[in-house]
Amino acid sequence: MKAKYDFTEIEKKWQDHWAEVDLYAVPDFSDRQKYYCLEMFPYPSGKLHMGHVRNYSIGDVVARFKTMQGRHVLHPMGWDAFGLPAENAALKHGAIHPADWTHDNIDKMRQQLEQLGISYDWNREFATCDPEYYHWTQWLFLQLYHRGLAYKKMSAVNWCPDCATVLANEQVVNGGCERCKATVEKRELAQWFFKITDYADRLLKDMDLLAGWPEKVKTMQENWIGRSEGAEIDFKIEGTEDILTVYTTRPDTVFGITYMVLAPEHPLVEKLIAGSAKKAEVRAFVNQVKSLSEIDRTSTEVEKIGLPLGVNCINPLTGEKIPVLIANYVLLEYGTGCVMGVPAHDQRDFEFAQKYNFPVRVVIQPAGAELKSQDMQAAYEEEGLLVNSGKFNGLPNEKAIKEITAYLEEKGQGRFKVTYRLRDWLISRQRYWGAPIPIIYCDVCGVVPVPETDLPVLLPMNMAYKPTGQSPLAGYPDFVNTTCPQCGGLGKRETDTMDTFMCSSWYYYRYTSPGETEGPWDKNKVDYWLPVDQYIGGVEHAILHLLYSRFFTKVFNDLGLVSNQEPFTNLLTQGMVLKDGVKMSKSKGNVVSPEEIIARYGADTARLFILFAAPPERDLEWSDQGVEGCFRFLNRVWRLVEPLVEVLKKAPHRPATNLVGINREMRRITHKTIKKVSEDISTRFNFNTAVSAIMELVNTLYQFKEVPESDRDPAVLREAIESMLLLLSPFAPHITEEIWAAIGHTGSIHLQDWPQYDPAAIVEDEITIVVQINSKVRERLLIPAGLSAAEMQEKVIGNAKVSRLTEGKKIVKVIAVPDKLVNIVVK
RNA sequence: GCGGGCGUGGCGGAAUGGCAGACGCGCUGGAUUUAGGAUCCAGUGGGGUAACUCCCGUGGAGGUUCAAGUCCUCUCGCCCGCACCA
Repeated sequence: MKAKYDFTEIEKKWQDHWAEVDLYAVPDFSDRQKYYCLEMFPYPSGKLHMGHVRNYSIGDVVARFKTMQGRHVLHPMGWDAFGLPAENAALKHGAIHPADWTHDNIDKMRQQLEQLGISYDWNREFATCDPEYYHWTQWLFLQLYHRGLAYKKMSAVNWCPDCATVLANEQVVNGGCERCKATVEKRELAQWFFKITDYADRLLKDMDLLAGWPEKVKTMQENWIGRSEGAEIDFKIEGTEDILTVYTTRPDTVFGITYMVLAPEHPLVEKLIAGSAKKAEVRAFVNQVKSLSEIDRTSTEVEKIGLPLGVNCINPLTGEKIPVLIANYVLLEYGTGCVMGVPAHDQRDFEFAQKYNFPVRVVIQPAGAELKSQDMQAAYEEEGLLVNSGKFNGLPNEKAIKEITAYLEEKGQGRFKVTYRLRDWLISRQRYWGAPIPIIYCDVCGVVPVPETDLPVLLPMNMAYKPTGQSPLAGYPDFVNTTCPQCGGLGKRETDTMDTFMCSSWYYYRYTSPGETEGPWDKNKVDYWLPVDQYIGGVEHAILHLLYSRFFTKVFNDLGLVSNQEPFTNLLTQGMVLKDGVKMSKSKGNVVSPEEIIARYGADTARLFILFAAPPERDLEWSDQGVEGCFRFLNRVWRLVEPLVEVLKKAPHRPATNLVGINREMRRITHKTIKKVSEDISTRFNFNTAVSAIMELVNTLYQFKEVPESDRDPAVLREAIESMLLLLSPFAPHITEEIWAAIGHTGSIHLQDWPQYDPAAIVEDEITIVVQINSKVRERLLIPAGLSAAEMQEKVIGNAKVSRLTEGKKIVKVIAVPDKLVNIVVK
């Protein structure tokens, strides 16, 4: 062993060695219990950032720990390789093809991951842009298509003018594009959708199976799905046969309706104003509202504006005429695009009614007080009994919801209805660098899916790409023109590509059988490995990626392709890496590059710091001095062992169990540390406290090292140092491997068994307990361990100082907690 | 507005209802060194004291308990997610 810790040499040496012997290769099956540890695969931007380092360091500790504990661990890595940046780079640099750009970046990032020393089985690597992969992305699309879960429709879609493509609902953030922040516009386009709404209820219900997910993520998904129960109610339009259907969660307030509002885009609007004098005015209003951006349209700040259509509808319960208007705040996409106005019992309706002078009619009375509509300052939205509601008067409103719905159902004028906020998933993208949607349009046969045997539909590689608003592929006749698989006539290919979230919604199945050519995966292997035992990634994927993956898994399960109901059993969402209190970003100029840190201190230091500085779920504040501290610690470990190498090589393996004095104490601390580190890693993922426990063990070892050799049991020393190395090895794999070899071992430290603690070794003979008088610490006593409460009391009461302090006072009560404390309450 | 999270030394952070501040950083003093760096040892929440002993202290106010950072009620501040969803 060299005197100095030369991390550059050591890390390179072992990384090469591990690659050479393929140390982390995982057989497909084993008798050992499986464990699938997965980190979210990255988009190959070409550069690893600290967020990646954190994500993959956490995963690596888990994978190495589980491996050492005897599990058969799958720990793979790949690339989410389709997407806009490649195309944008190609546009910018002109000469470079998105494929080349992507593959260059993958090579760079793979190298950076190897430099970090992460234990991936690289034999299972793939990129989603590989034809061997997107072949099966397309195949899966076809399975959804055949099942009626993929469909095309004209739709007002979110259009990002900068990216020149449409976005899924989930990709619109505060009315802007999730990627480039540009204000999203609405456009009418024919687009492909997946019917995720068919699975809304299952996605909601099966959250019961996700006990290992953070509450926060589940809540976010719940809100996103947004299930609500209510009723649809049909209103006849006065003087016509047209029906206006509203959705409401409050059918108990139907007797309180005083107006009715449609979304401006509602299909009935044009019909209702036909021949009316208001036609021009209404159209102008509709156009004005339509021109608003999503942000302005949905902002709660914007004033509610309504415009009467000059038509009435008939309340099916009262027969009353109710004025119908359109207003900017009603959304066509939710419910039926039509809202009933009940000013007395809905705050928004109340405010709107004040402005437009609609009557307020109380139909729910709270217990105890009497509401008078003319005195109301706000809507009454709480519980109460029905009034002014005909035969339903006197019913508690909760009950009235059911009864009124049932009554309407009987009359054929309404029905119970569940509505979701969740919309179908829009997957068409007007871009080049994605998986082509495997569909052919034929004048004779219509929409024809590409036969499975013709897959993959390959992306043409020799073409230029410009975002024109049309798919770039549309400009390539060689791609577009084809023959219809059904009639053999002329066919034209779909030129949109798939949302990249489609590619990332099934990649974790592919790792089990990356070379599979007969299907997307080998079911035996998937059934063996899935579900993923531990998934680790950023919380920013709480909705999009995680919800889509759950949806796919349920579809795959229905198709008999997989046996699991959910893809990820346990989810860990790691916090952000901050510098100076804010997220690292180029614009803030506070980015610390992993490459620099590795060059300066080595991967082991980088990993150790990032795991030590904060618990994984919390945000982590970067500290150069903290990094320095971890570097010092590894140097300390090195210098601890270096002079002892020869002693250790000669030392017996197992210490005796009948040790005394300092040797016994050393062994006790060793085993206590094994216990603590094992528990911190396995039960709580508290890597920071695990590392601090190892640091304490090293501090103790420094003292033990100073004990004269004649008094020091070499077996105890050996056990302590070897345990310390084993415990540290998941965190700092290189230095521990080097030292492990230096003290005479031939096999890799990473293939060793995780140390077991000996409960007998942890037991202490004597314990310092705290003596409290009236709950204040007044004395500490060294007493034999394991005394009963009564024995402890006896010892404490007999103590000279205690009797002095309690002299002349009356002992009211004595509480004794074994091996901890005695509290004497006196008066 | 709704939902979730977080408030502990100079800093990052520890504490199954049982000695608040483990571990690390920083700082102070000492050893070593020509010097610096590195290393090693000791100290380091605030206040008071000659000293032991003492008092105060986990955003704030109450409460439960022999005992509260931890449990309960109210409140303030910050962060995140959703937000006219009928």
